[in-house]
Amino acid sequence: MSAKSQAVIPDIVIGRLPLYLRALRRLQQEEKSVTSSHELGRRLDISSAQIRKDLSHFGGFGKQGTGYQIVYLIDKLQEVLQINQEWMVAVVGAGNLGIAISHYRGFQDRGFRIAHLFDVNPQKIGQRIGEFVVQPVASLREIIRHEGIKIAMLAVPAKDAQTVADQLVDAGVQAILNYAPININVPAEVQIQYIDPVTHLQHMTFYLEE
Amino acid sequence: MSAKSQAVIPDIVIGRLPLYLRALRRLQQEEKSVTSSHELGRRLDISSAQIRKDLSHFGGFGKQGTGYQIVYLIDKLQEVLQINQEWMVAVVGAGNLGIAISHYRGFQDRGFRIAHLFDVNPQKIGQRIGEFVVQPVASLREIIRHEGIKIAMLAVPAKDAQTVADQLVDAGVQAILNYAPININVPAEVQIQYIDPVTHLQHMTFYLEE
DNA sequence: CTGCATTTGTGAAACTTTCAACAAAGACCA
DNA sequence: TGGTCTTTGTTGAAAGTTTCACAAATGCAG
Repeated sequence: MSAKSQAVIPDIVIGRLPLYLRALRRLQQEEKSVTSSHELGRRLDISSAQIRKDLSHFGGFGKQGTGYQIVYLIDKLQEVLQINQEWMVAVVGAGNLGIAISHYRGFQDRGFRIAHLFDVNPQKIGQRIGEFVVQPVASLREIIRHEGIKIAMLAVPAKDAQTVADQLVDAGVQAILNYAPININVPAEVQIQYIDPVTHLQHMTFYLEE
Repeated sequence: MSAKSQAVIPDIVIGRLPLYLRALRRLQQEEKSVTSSHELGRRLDISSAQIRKDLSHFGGFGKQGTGYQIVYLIDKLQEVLQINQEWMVAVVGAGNLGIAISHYRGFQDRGFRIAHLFDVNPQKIGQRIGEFVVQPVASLREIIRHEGIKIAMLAVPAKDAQTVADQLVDAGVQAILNYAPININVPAEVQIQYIDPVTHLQHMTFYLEE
């Protein structure tokens, strides 16, 4: 128990928790109040044993013979992932992608709120995009520092990504979600994740016929 | 050799090939003509041993003492991933995200070309978005069938994702990249991959302090 | 209350993936 | 040419991950 709560959890397990959470929210929308590792597994295409083992890293959330209380499990997973608070997020890049991100309503109830939208282009600065006014990248450092923003989404052209990432890190950002199709170097203590639709498409074409 | 070319390649290896390709293209832009597993590894934060092992699944692409010819390796990887042809892709959903995807120039030279943009909303049908005219989902089946399109990107609300996915599969689509934050069930022979920025953010918040 | 059907949490086994180490090949310099 | 340096492809060991299988707990019907 006390030993377990200190143990290092494999990163691959952490990566699955958001998927569990997503499926649990869905079950909740369907008015269900209890679920099982089997039901979750069927929906996510993950074995029930894996789900039980993953959850067991954080303590016994379920009840034998019954399963898991959905509300309770959601609450616990949000606690584990530290999203029982709302994180402020900065978006850099007000191109088509940055604009789409800024309009997306899906961050709201999952732990994140977009606080600022930055761009370098003087033509874009000052423009109103949804509920945001595009701010100059030049003021990024001061704003992020001042507001203690820890998370940023990077939606700038590949050629600018490393430079902007450096500025974000310098401003105190500790987690970057990079949409630019290029690998970025950041200090080991800074989290980085990538979204590049083309890599997913290329992964799938390997298996296509013809 | 002949045995090797028939061996099953681990999926996790296939998933890394697009990353190698992306880094190689970058090196090429930098006017380099030769690279090594060490250089690639440094850039991608992957061990050189892993890169050599991954590549060795497909034959000996490198030369001892020298490394890998970038042009040659790019060509070979494109062949392995079957992106030495251009795949037609259908986009479903002409909301902010679908529009951003339709405008994105980054598919072009990496093996994909967006061929159609569909939506259910009668208000959107007929609208011009970049080089596309939004077409009704009702005609999706016939168009995709007729043109032999095998790949689709799904950018519709979560509540509609499963229904649209079913229609895509029925139309003959064999690979779906789903942007809706929900798990989709498809037949085993259909490839599916997910993009949900929130799961990435939630993964990272686990490691944040405070 | 008893017996049957569920379902969790877990230790051990099976399987997969990564890593370390090295022989062999090639480049290059003096 | 000989010696030194670099780098691949490969082997086997180590590390990590998933699956299996089952005791123990719970619910429920009769």
